[in-house]
Amino acid sequence: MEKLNVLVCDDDTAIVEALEIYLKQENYGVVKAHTGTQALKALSEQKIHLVLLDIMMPELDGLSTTIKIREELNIPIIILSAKSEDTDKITGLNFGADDYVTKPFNPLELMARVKSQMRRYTALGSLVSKSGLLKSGSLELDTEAKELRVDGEAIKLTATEYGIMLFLMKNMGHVFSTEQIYEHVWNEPSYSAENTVPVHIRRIREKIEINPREPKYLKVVWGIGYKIEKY
Amino acid sequence: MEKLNVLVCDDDTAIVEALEIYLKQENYGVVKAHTGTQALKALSEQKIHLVLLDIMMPELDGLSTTIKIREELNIPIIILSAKSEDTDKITGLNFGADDYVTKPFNPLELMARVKSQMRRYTALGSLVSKSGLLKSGSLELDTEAKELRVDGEAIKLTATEYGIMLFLMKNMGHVFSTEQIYEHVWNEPSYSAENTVPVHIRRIREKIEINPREPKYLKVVWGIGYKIEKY
DNA sequence: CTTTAATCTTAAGAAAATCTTAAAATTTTT
DNA sequence: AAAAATTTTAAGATTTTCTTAAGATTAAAG
Repeated sequence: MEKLNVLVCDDDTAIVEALEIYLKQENYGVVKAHTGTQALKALSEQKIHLVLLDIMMPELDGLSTTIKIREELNIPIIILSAKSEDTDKITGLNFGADDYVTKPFNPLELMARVKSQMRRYTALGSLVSKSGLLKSGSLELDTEAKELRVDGEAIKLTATEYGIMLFLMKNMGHVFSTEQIYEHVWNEPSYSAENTVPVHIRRIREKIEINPREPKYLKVVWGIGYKIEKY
Repeated sequence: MEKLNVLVCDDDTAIVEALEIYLKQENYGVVKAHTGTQALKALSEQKIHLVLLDIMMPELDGLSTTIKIREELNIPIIILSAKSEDTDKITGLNFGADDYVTKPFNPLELMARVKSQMRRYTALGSLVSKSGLLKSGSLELDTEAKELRVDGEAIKLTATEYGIMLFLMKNMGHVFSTEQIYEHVWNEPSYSAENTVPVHIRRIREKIEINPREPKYLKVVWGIGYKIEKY
């Protein structure tokens, strides 16, 4: 069973770290952020299954962040806040949050709520990104059908190949080292310097590139890593 | 659009009736119960989409009821209670409730929470659909007659087979894991790695595919799941 | 310009994971 | 009680994944 990742976003470092401890105890992966912008970036780069979001943050506040997340993703969001007035609760929930906990909170209660949301989440498998289509030129990744299309033609990918393409296409143009690719796609903390990522890269190239020797989409950056070229 | 039904269960008649008014305003169908036993009975007899459950009830209390419901169904449960101690909250959520609201509550907040749970529930459009015809090429699922047709020819499906086809065809083109299929079609919270979904898939293929070895409609995506191909 | 070291590409085969299928056991319905 | 439907079990087929290792390419140094 794959690990479930929780994104914790709060400008108060102490809270983030405390939550990290509790979440890790429950065997969740933890991704930390301190601003709404950071949170959105993390969401686009990594597979996140639930978001714990502070409402009072500098830069981009929690509610705006919630709205932005909802435009893209359908994952559970639990709002954390010092405000406890009813009106705020309603606002949070109606903006697309799934639950609302007021500070100071009992960490165990929060864990119970996380678990509750995760149960629903894994049950419905709603880990589906809404748009469903990631594009670069005539390269399209359909996250619903879990297939890749080149010039409209469907190409079968294996689960790992799909995972790599999903990661790279979500972050189109950004170069990632083999270690980074491995850690994100396999969702494991380390990569023991094996050759498995390059092998998968080659496989994908064979499937999607006209001439795998001179890749048009899946490019290497010598000494650094791989990326999907933006078109 | 089919109406979504809420089961309200509280021994306090006044509360049930108040909630009924609010829920009807939001266009939910309301089913009333005053004991846990009545609630269970209602659940087995009618299509209920969410449960509001008082924790302090004579006969069969709210938590025990929650457990019993969870053994059978995977619908959202919101616990209502006068107790507001943390320990109770935790207990409620861990027993399978999805949310917890303490009395006295603001009805608007409760409505927001109901809406929030319903949003998740209906996210995949998994249960609500206008009865009619779902089509993919020469494959037609008639949800009124509850029958499947291939090239106009009616094919008999068993209840389970029909359920699987309904789910997959409602979400045509979308790939689902066996776990997801199981949880949706059986409406149960977990699927303990058994083989029953693949067996049903095979049965369906035998009935609808010309060559079950090379399915045209019910396709596998290796390592990920199954889907109905869009035509 | 040549050499060297680092990095990437490619191939092939072994191991692991996943899917298919058949048949028997169980449960439910008729 | 019989029939039908569903679930479990388990073996075989297939596909995918990983590892190894050799060859090719690139960047940098002499």
